[in-house]
Amino acid sequence: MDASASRSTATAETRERILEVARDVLGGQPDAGMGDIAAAAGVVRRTVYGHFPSRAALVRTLAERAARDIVEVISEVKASDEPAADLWTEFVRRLWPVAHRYRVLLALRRGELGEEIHALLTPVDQSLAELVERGQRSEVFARHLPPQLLGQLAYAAVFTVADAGRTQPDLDVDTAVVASLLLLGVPEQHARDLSTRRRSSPSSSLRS
Amino acid sequence: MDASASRSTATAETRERILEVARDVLGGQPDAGMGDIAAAAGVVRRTVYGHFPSRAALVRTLAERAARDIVEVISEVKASDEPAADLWTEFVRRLWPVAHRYRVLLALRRGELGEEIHALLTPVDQSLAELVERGQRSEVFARHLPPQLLGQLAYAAVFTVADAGRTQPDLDVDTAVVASLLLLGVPEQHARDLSTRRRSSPSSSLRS
DNA sequence: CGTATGTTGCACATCGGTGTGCATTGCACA
DNA sequence: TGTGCAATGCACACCGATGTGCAACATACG
Repeated sequence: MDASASRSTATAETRERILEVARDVLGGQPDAGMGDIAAAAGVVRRTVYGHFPSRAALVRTLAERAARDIVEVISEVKASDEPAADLWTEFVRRLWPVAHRYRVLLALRRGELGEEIHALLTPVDQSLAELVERGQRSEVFARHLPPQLLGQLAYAAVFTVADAGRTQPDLDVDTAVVASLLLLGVPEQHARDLSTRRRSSPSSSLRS
Repeated sequence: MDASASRSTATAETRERILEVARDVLGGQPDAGMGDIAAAAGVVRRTVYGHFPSRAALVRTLAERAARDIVEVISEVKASDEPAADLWTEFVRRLWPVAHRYRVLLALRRGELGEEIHALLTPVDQSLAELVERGQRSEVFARHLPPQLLGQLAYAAVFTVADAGRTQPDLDVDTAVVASLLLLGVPEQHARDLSTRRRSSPSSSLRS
């Protein structure tokens, strides 16, 4: 294996670079074609088709990765038994970079492959709702709204903040934390405390 | 003028119907083509081109109407001098049907004509931020976030709720009111009070 | 009835994006 | 030096949507 190592890694790197570039390009222009993506990746259009049989396949791979990453974050956070508010804070903190990278999905859920992507993201919604529900059971999150909707709202807020960061660069994670916590019914002062309280007591189960 | 009244009104009605249908169709499928829109309107594709020179023109007309309606709502609400929280409640109540109709815009801000539409919606954001800022000055809304972002977040919440209503039909205005008020830092109990307190003391300046 | 106007049906040119085939080049490896 | 594989460059066919031209039709109005 060592023999063909550099070759195969080289091709894997190309594939990876195409994916990353596609993620970014589509983030700013969901309608971008294979040509645009290839150009941005410093590659010829034909080469992209060498790694992905179709544009749909490329996008699907992207969506799968996003779903995988988000679900992973949720699962890891869920494993902890901290108070719900801290749990949520931790969740948003770790969701933040993912949301930032995959802001494409916001635009992708509707449009062309909407149905397929929506299906891929369903477990995310589900898992998220459970997280919210746990907070509601422990009397930390308000019960003013059903957990299903609350989950959608909360991470829509996170994505909105991440998206607004394109033009308003002084937006950081704390903003998203506070906004989503407020949505969940956590009093403002408490939410602000949570957002500024940097993880000084890192629970081992939450380290990346 | 009375002479050609029935003819001209008939054509105006056709144009109107196309616009309404396009609004709805695009709401569920932003990529729908002229053919789909025409079919949904019970008209032939060629006829649509008789009323709108291009697809872009049609979409632009739609966006202009949406912007006009929303700005109108904001302006009328602004004219009142009620407390900010009531003002906001009233605003969301009146924004609700508009957001519901024009949920297309959510998907349209990105994609094809994104730039143009974004420009059309800029005065909306501006006017909204002012409304939020007024609330912050009067110590009703929290100052945890800049009014610009807060405005975006708040009405993103309204649109999100409206959008979620497609699959979750038991969502009403009050949900949107509460969610957005929480985002603005209004305590949960107060927000709930505001949402359920039907306008028993209708300020004359707020009647439609 | 004749006229004007909106709508229809169909043909057609155009455009842009997709996906494929194939010969060629460049590079790493044996 | 020769072999293998990824990437290139260009060709092409295909498809779907856009936008246009024009004759035919329906209907309301004078």
